[in-house]
Amino acid sequence: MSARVRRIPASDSVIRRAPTMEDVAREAGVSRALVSLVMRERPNVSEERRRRVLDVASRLGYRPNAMARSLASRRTKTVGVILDDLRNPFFAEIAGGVEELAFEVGYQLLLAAGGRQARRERAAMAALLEHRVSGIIMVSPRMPAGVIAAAAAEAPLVIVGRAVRGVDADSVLINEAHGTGLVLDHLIGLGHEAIAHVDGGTGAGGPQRRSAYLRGMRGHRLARHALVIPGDFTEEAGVSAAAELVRRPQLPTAIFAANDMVAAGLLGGLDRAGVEVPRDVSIVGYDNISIAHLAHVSLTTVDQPRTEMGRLALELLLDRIDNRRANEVRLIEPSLVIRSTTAPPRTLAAAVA
Amino acid sequence: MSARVRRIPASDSVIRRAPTMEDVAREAGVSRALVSLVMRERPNVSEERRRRVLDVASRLGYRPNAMARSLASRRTKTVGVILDDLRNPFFAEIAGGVEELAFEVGYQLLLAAGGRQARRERAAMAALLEHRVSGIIMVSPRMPAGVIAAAAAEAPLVIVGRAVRGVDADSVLINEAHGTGLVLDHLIGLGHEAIAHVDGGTGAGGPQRRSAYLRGMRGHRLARHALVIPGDFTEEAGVSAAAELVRRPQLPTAIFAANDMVAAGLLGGLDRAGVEVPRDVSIVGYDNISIAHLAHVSLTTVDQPRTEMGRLALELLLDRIDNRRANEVRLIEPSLVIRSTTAPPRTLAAAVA
DNA sequence: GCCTGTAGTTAGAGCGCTCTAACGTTTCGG
DNA sequence: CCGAAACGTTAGAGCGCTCTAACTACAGGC
Repeated sequence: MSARVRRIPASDSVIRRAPTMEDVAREAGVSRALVSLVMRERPNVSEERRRRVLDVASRLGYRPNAMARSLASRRTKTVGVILDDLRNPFFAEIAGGVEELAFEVGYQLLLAAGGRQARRERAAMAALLEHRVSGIIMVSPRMPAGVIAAAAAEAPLVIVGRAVRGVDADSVLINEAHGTGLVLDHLIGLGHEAIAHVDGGTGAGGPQRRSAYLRGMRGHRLARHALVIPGDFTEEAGVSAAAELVRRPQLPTAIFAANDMVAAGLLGGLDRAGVEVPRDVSIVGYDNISIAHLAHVSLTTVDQPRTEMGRLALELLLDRIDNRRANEVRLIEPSLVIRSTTAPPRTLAAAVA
Repeated sequence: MSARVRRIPASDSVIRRAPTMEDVAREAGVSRALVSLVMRERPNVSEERRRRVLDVASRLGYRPNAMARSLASRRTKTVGVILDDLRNPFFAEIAGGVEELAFEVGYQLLLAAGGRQARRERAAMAALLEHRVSGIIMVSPRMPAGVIAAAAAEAPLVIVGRAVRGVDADSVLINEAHGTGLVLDHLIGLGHEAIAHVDGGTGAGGPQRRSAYLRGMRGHRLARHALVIPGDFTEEAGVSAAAELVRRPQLPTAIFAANDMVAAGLLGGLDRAGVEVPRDVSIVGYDNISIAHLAHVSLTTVDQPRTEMGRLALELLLDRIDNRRANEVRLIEPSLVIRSTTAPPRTLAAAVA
């Protein structure tokens, strides 16, 4: 582009570079300031000149330069989003929610993925700060709290999915305890007592769900039935958990999986072992990912409103950008979606019959 | 931020605003130009001064301002990506591929979703152009070719998933005919003749797959068995197609679904109708989305390397940005992933037994 | 008639950086 | 020992815009 500008300065009839505000002003016979006022849709510009400027602008194919605008006005209508991995639908959907609202309010989205590494996350963060984004949304950040706090000092920040103490930022958190409570209430309401849990290891939400499960079992006086099979949020974990459960003398009557992938693995593994769901054992997942609602799967699971979480995060960020509000924590209440993988335990079903 | 600057100009000991290159230069006792050279890692700067500048910069917490840099250098290391919807994993994964490579080469990603509306897409495009992105990647754009051509005149452009004639841009296309061919060859190789197709309507790839199917059936002298059930790339379409097929006097022995969602719907619908897969009928999907490999589903399907497509698109774009290459079309060859929803037709299986 | 207001417009000083051209120093071949 | 070349550094002119303050013109109040 820039290399193409090779002409005698005086020859001004055909300009090869992109037209600037100056060009529009000259052509319309007004000042640059007036053009600026028109482009920013400010009041107190006579209708006649507005028309004239707009006409010339579109005739020349003028496009305001966002860089120059940001530099002069000291604000970019741009927010940065840092997330783990776009290929994970959970994050992609949150980003989708952010994008949706950003478009509505005329903000641009600068996106960076952390690729599951704190190092990459920090690089992404640095890049966003260099771009002087108006604010940053971090989804399930992995970097140390200290780094996050430092970032919060440089730009308005909203953190999604992780509680970070002592940081000047708003956050959007999921009430994992509540979600887990819904699962247990549902299963216990159906008559289940032997409810096992395949956990999610150290991944986001994993520990919270496990401890909420243990607490819940105790609360319902079912501590003796509590059983945690270690997992890691993958389908494979579900498959091997199924194998392990089948090997035991007694199958639980219900299994609470740390997420839907694990639940899918369980479904597959149990199916191959000849265990029928939900007749022999009920299964509940977590996340309500797209596969959960498939007729073929029809998984009872806990739904988290991901798009809304994204929107909410941006809402908080926008407030923070212009109101500079106090740190706020918004707790998202998940809900239970009951489908076909849960039913009363067999014994009870038999008793009724 | 800017509102906070309210102090006597002379008081310079503690600066409240973000430090600039000027501040670093003053503090390090060198010129602004020298600081610029150091920040851009140019050669021909004495080691001693480089150290000094770097020290001062990190002490002051200096961060180059990307806006100012872009404005002065007339280039933003930023590429724009326009896609339909982040919540669609297909697009999200392509975006993931773009992001991955962008990070590696030090580019930033400005993301905008078109939300399935040409109008929104145009707005997104305008915003990207105002940001003077170095180039734009459009994934399955819906806007008219004329608008795309106009955009191509303003910035380097790469189009993914749609063939647009007469536009100065590179493109990444999927060889739908080849993918469909793989499906038919596989099924026919197993001994199938009555192969039906549930199509994808007008969505991206839909018409191509359908016509490739029809052509392929003719080519294999199976035109009399060709049967297209209208669909639209959704699970519901699969469910109702299953209902329709079951209603017919004779079930086909195999079904080629326009995508995996349709295949999932078919699976569910046939299951409920008591039709067993693959014993009674074989099913092949298209896309290899995450659910396809689940043990519970284990769908034979056509895989498209989405991450690679994203990377390739950015590769082409980067070439175009600095080499200004001729329009190039890269045809992506999909591959067949054979899992458990396909088997020889029943008649044949019986004959063998 | 003078002063105050208000609407419409503009000059001009930045915003924080890059980049060209030129400058002062040192090195080195002849 | 001199001039050229190489190296390291800097002044200063932009990049394309916003924004403050000021200026003009005209209306209305006293």
